[in-house]
Amino acid sequence: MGHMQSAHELAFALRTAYLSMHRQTSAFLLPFRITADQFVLLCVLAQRDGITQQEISTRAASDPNTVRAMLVLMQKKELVARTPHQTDRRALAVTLTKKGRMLYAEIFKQIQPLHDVLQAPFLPEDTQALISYLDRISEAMTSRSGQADRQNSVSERKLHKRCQV
Amino acid sequence: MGHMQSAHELAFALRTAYLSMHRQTSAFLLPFRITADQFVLLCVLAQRDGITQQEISTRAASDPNTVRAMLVLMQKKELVARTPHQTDRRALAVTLTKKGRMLYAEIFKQIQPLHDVLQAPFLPEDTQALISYLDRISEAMTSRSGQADRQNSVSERKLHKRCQV
DNA sequence: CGGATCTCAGATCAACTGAGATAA
DNA sequence: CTTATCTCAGTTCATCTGAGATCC
Repeated sequence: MGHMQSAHELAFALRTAYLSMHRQTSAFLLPFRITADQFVLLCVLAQRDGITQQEISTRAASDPNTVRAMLVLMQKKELVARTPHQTDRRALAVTLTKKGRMLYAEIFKQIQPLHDVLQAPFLPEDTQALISYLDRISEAMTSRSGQADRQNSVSERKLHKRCQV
Repeated sequence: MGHMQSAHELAFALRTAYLSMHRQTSAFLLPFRITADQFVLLCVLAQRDGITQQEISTRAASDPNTVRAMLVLMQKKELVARTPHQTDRRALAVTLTKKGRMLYAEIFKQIQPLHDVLQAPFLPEDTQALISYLDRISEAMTSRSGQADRQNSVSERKLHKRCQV
């Protein structure tokens, strides 16, 4: 009984932590006229430019249709451009515009204090342990039962450097 | 430089873990015709019935307006009822209907395998450590800078038993 | 052909903002 | 008068489904 309860607690703690981080990030990004989730895409593109929407979905741990909708919004704001892919004519290559790159650089510079707050409660080894725990959850909740298959596994994801809200 | 990067990694890992859990939960709850976030409210009410919308917001780590909108949906589905509060005539007392209680009980019974998957990667002490880490994040990201004040702190929340998606 | 990648239309929901009523 | 609780109208965004085009 203490056992089953702890799964409840874990799920709730994960939810609360994520939501609180997301709210802080949204509030921080407000003056930049960009949402936290859009900033994630900005990060993904800052790491590797000219990739397809498909690959963005994978790297951002998101759904392709969702990513497309977000990219449409970001294209209207002239943060990204979508040009026909060179070799695969079905696909689009998504690139950061100059404006997009500048916005990313500006946010990257200013977001440090927020990241400090996020990391303040932890020693470096705590942070690594926590990241490892969280990755195990992602692993357990994707490769497993349910619809799973269109999801990306953490082991794949680990090959890329990460970026973030 | 390894230092600033790890905040990025942490934020991304938290995001990915939460989203993967949320997707699995949503998929699991699909047959029950209820969303993961609505189930959170169901849990909150199952623990303590007849509370105000305000208190639900606090316990669910959510925004009062958001909670109200969700309760309206849940009321249409006859899962909750909102009746005038006895002592405070501004407030509404939210209670589970019989249907709501039965749905909660049914889900509670069947959700065990999902919770097992969530908890599988961890020894009991790992789970507790992880919960404690996550609570520290919630703490750091609420009591601090920004809009903060309408948010509930973890220390308050710890007084209540928790419930969850 | 089968499978991958995208587009589009449309639905649902969550998350807010801001204005205002009402009552403590 | 001030503050708290809720209602309502309206916005924006994320998420996803399903149908279909195009191309590998």
